[in-house]
Amino acid sequence: MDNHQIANILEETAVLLELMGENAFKVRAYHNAARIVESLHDDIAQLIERDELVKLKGIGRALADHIAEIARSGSIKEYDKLRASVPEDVIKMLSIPGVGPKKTRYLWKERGIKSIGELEILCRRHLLAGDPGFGEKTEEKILAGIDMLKSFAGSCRLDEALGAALDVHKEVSRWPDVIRSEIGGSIRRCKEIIHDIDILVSTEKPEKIMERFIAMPQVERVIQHGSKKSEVMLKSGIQCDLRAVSDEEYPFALHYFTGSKEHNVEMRGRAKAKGYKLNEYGLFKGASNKSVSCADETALFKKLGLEFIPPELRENMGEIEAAAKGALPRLIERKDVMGVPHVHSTYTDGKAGIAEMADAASSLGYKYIVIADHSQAVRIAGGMKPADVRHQHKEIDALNRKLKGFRVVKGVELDILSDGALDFDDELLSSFEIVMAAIHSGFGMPEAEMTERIVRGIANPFVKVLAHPTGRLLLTREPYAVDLRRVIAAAVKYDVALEINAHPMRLDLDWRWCKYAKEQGAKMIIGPDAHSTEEIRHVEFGIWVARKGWLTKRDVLNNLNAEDLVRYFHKR
DNA sequence: GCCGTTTTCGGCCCGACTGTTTTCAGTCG
Repeated sequence: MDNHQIANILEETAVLLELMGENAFKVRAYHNAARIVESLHDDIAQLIERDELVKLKGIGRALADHIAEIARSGSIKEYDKLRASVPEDVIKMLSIPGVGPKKTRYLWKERGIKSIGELEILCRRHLLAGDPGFGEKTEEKILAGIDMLKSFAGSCRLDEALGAALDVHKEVSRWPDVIRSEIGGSIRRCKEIIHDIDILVSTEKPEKIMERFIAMPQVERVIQHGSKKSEVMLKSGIQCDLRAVSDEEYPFALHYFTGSKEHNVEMRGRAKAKGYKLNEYGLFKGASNKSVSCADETALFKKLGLEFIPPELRENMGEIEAAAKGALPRLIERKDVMGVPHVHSTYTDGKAGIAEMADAASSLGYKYIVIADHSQAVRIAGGMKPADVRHQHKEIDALNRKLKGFRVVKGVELDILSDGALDFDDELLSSFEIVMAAIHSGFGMPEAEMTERIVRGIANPFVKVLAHPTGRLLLTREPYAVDLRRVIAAAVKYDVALEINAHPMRLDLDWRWCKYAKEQGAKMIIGPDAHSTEEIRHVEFGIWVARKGWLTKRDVLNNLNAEDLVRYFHKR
């Protein structure tokens, strides 16, 4: 059992307990434990061995024993019992928006409904209205929720959500009654997957703002409409929430609506311990509830004895403790990024020529690109044969003689074949300045075999970067099974950098692994995987991932100029 | 089930909106 599987059992136990009407705080303890185990990078077997699980905040004696039992036997009694008593499809009813544990339990126990299908039929025939807590509106709401489940998974990629959010926010920010406004929520925290768009405004006329919001042409359907908060479904299929507060309340509201939920819970707990009450409207001192004014988020953090915590870090993954000690890292910024690795051209599946890509990168202020077209094994992308490589290198040499203050570096996205051998021989590899190795086939391999394949591939001294280390495509393809701890250890041993592939479809290496990789001594490098001039901008998604992964300028090799980068890679 | 410069018992973040109520429970974030 790996951490992910253990976390799944804890999470499911939490859901089942909730459904059975268990104490809400016990339920939370299980949810919490699942989250802790999921984000744990240490070998859980060792923690169990040394009985060190109880040292983790949120894991006590009982949960530590449960986790040990799951790791040993694959399950716990409590879970098996719950699992046996609740039909599989009943659990699925919880995924309908507006249907929570209480309603699900009632429908199942009192009405004998065991699936979403049965529930839908009952609502269509209006057989539910009249039951306690259920009326006509509830039936409509459930049907709308079921429709939504059928049509739309309820989540989208960061780049898609960001596009829609900017589109709405651009207009909202221009309305005359809006004083300050910002996109908050998981977009501001740069999560790779977004469930809804949160926009916050400060204003003296919240009702007017709400009216205007629900009447926007982007709106498909109004979900909620109140005086301070409204929720709509956009035509793009993404939910968008708008909250309005006064300008004095704005910093507190911005912090609150940026989240994460877990970060907020921790912050409120901290406020309480210091004799304050914290909510989205302010910070209130003592029994008198005297409000403490803060001009911005920085002031709010300061009042609670914390340095400013960048939004990307607000996941309750140790950022509050670090901020209390003044030990937050100085995160990498756009200005620290000198150049752009992992750029494709028309030599393989890119849409633009090398000169055009160089020009586009230069106009964004970057000092170099690393051309990294596919090697021959990737037939579908028109991978380069050795002759193509020699031709490309001549073109790059000629281009570099012409360019002033900008350089094109000779690189390749080299396939690691299924047995771990490389797609080009060493002689050809020696003609590149930077070799980025990657997996593009045989994704279904067992974990041990895949790990061995990658480790063998990056052990070749010509390989300098491991590109998109897990091969995931967000919301489309799961990462291949691989022991990342071993891969990271090998990358450190062989001095190979891990790519943070900044294509918003990938964002791979995942931010959750960046901090661990850094602690192990690994270096990261941001590559946009650009197949067109527009996609060079993907670098910025990579910077966000790096920031979210606690990385500083020093951890990310893009801070070097072209000469130093090539020199860095060839010193070993 | 967890946790402790208020505590080993009694708390556990807090508010908006909706729908079904006649003062509030459920859901959501």
